[in-house]
Amino acid sequence: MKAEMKFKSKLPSPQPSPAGRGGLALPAPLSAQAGQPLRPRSEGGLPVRVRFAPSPTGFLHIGGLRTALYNYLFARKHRGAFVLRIEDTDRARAVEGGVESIIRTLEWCGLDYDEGVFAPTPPSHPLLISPSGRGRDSSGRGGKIVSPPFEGGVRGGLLLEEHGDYGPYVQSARLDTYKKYAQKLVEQRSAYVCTCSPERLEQMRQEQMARKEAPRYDGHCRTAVVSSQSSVHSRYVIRLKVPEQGSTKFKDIIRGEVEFENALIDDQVLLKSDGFPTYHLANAVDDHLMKITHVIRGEEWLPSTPKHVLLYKAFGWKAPQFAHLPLLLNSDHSKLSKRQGDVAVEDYIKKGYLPEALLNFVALLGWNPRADKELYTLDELVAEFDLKKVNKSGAVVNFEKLDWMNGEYIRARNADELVQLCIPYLMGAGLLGEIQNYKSQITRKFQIQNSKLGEVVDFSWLRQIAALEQERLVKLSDIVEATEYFFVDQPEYDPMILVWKKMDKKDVANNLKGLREFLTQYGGVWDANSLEAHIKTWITKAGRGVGEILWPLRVALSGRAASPTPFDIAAILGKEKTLKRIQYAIESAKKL
RNA sequence: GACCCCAUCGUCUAGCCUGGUCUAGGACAGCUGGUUUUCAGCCAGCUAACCCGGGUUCAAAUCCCGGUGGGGUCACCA
Repeated sequence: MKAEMKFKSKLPSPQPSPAGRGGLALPAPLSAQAGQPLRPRSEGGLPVRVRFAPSPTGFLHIGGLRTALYNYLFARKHRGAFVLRIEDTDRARAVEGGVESIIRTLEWCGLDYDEGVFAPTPPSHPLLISPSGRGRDSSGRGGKIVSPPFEGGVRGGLLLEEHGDYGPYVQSARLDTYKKYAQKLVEQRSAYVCTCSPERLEQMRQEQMARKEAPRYDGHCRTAVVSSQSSVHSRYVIRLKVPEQGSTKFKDIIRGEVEFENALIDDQVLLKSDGFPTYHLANAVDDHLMKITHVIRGEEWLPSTPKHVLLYKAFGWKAPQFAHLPLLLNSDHSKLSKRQGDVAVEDYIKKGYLPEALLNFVALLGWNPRADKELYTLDELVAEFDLKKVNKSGAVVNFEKLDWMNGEYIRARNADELVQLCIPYLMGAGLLGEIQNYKSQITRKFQIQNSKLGEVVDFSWLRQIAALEQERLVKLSDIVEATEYFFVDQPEYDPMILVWKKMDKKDVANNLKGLREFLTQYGGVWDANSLEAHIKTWITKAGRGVGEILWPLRVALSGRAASPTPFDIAAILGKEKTLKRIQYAIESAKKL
């Protein structure tokens, strides 16, 4: 295909060459197996273990994806373990399908993890099936089926499976553990039972605000002699007893030494009155129990880190190392939010961004291995990754750059891959008939109905139109709008666009008539190259201008002012349809 | 407001640790030209930044201090 030959690769080598699971016999990825460590490299003595611990309060968003990616890169770089833990301790904010979104998105991106929660069944939405070819094949591995006591919609209908020695990996299934540890803190007086009513706390906060003080717990129950035993019948919480003196210091890998005065740290609630832990307790307990060595998370956690450090200290545990990533920002420099456009990764999947583009894009937000290279494979990112080189300042997410990258990666795919990637979008738009499990059905023998005309089209025909648009696509979903005219009998258009520049509109019909006669007689090979050669020769012989023939021809075939060359379109359309569209254009031009 | 974090082209960034080679490099976007029937692509080029002030030094984007600006956090949310 011309498109492929023309493409001059700026792309990383080896190319991300994803073989679809059970699909085409596509070339296997050339890339090395980054995720297959021989021997764990330890950092500071212990084998590296990191985790991505999202809470299913919404779909996985771009910021979460970057956090997951950096954890992944760090784990693979150090041949450590990457754990997925679900932090569903907020019953009120749980979102139906949240867990599935997280798991599917990670799968789709090919960010495979070693321990945690997996989905044994394939995704319900066809576009979420991994095109990256490196997602973990989690089916049939015989993991433990989990059913957390807390079913508040987090799992949706999704069946979950766990792998790993430190489970359960869903926090709502670990309630007893948190309770036990909270109890322990109360017994050793590092925490206390607080029976203050929400009303009292609210009133207290109002008063503090009125006095322009920082709202915080006043320590009312701090010294009261109430044990959690004696208050089983009343509602109570357990609060961390933060020392009144001194300060809490910790070293952040990205920011260096950070210090907070203890007197300014609030007596954080650790265990809520519903028996669920807060983030702070659950997170510290789990990170310790799961032997997490490095906590890599967003900067919004920096102010609560001293509380976590205090918790580790109270338990007598060694705290993990912390790395707080710079925030991802909207164009107005506020924390990235849904307000200013799509931020859910699934939205980008549905628009037709490729996993390698999304990952590459998000990787370079806040970190850059060097000055002169933009495009990296996942393996290259692993090789280059260095937490110490992560920036300190927030990064505005510039989606125009994502578009550019996606175009680059679309052009890097071969024609078989591209058509396989595009077909779901054509189906989704109603141009092609829908089929079930199409991923496994799309082979070179694939045939399907064109829903507009009812005729059957085959793989090679689809591959031709996809390849034709390869250099023009920004997103896969653009394939629909770009190639629609191939699926209809006759595209509609304003006859005025048949007129090239300042040519006389009276000439359009005549020019097309002459060309139509020539093509009717034409007995050569009906492909783009031959057509181009013969039509251009004919133009010269006929003494016409190239533009005054080719422009109207192109519009006649595509119905558009902008499109690929008429030779390519004619080749795909075939002789009969080409002549028919020219005839239609002649009729339209006569009315000009 | 309090606390914490941050500060190089419009945006992502390199350089800063180990001061001179920085008349500050790359990429995206924008603009101009080329290729051309159009669009896209590709090629060539252009526009564009060290927040401010003080200090240290022969020399500061780079080190120090202060200011300003921006952001984050201050829940029985994560």
